[in-house]
Amino acid sequence: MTTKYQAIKGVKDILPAEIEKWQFMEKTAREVFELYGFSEIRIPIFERTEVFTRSIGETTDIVEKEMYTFSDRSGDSLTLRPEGTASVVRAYVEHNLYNPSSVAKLYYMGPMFRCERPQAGRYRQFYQIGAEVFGTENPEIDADVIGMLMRYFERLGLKELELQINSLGCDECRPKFREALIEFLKGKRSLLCEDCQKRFERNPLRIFDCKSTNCHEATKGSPTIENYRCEGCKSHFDSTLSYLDRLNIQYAKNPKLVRGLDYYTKTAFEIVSKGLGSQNAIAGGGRYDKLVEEFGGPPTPAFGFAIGMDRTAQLIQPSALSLHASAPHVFIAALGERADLKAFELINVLRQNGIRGERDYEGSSLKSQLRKANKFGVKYTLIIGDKELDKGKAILRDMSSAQQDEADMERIVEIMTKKLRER
RNA sequence: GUGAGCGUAGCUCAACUGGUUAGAGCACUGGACUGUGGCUCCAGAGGUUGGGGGUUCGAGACCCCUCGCUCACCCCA
Repeated sequence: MTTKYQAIKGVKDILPAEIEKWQFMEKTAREVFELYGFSEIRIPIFERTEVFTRSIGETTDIVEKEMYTFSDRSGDSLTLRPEGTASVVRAYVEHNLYNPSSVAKLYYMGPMFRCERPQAGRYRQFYQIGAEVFGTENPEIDADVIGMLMRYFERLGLKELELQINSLGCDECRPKFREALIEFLKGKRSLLCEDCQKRFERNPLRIFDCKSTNCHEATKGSPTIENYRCEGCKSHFDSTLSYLDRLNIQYAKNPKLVRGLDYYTKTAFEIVSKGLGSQNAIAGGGRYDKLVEEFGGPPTPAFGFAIGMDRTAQLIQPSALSLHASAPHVFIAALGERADLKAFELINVLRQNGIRGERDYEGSSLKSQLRKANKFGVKYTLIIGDKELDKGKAILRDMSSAQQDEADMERIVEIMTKKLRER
């Protein structure tokens, strides 16, 4: 047991039994996103460490303690991507993808890496599908992209999702709010829990969503972001909400919603699901109007989100999957060496004609081979032994009716093609 | 990083307060049926009870250490 290799903690294999869900998520994402004019971009699994520290923020949990960082042979510090937006922005700027006359819409999917303690719905290698729009501040885009996301989840058959939305303000109004909050909490600092003591320094906004009742009490009567938003942010948020209304998208305003990445401005949102344990956000995102500029590009407002595939997969009902028959069409049972050789050739001829064949490779008894055929769930089995070979025939057995006929070996492909078309 | 729970056959789980040779279902292999599946019946194979140490006449069970898994905190997708 102890010498058997195991996948690393927090990392798992996605086995054939569940792969259909994953292909379904990927296929549906491509369909829906492309309907909205998005193109796929494939970004590297790792980047220079600064790409992430700059964008995500030096004092965030991700950067401080969750990144897989290592030096390559030349001594450069590299990091396995903990999220996708930073790389997309880097690529956008690097390849001058900005086009002043239109927006750029990109999506990506793949694994991300964060070295956290694993938990239900949280892995060290986890999978995200993300989308980003560059080049407009228009709140129509905020609503439109959230609409696309909701449509995607609808296509997956997910129910009982809640969209929570907030506006974090911009670099004009957020610092003012932050100041006011620090001022308000200063005197109450000793009332805060240990975690919130730290948050006070780093990210006082987070104290809002602490579960400790003391901290909850301490924030009573405190200033809220709602009163501090500047005119621009206020109207942007109001417009976003009104566009959501026009799309008939339900939402819950959550002024306490704070995201863990520093780059967000204005709109921030999460989609949460019941029945997922405590890691209940299946998607999250928002606007980041300053990031492109910080990466050396022209001032370019942007909006994006990421979907947690592992969590989403848990919510997909088996009934939502189009059960494509994975069973082979025909099983070839061979008896003896001559027949085995014939079967070896025949199965390949069948495959060349689009017929999926399976066999037994152990030289088992006919009984055992038929048992196997049954397990594969094939409609037909071809039985070949010396007797049949001598006659140039094969026995064609219908597995559901148990009826058998002899079939000319030369006409097998033709006969099977016809039979399978009949079903 | 902190806390709690759990590790018994390939899988799901039994084994009363510590007491014979650790069981069952599913799955697997073979037979009943010398070249004919599903259903049934019979048989077989499969275990260092995660690992190490200790207590005891006796440990799967109790104690310690260790490894692993899970859940929660934190944080996020």
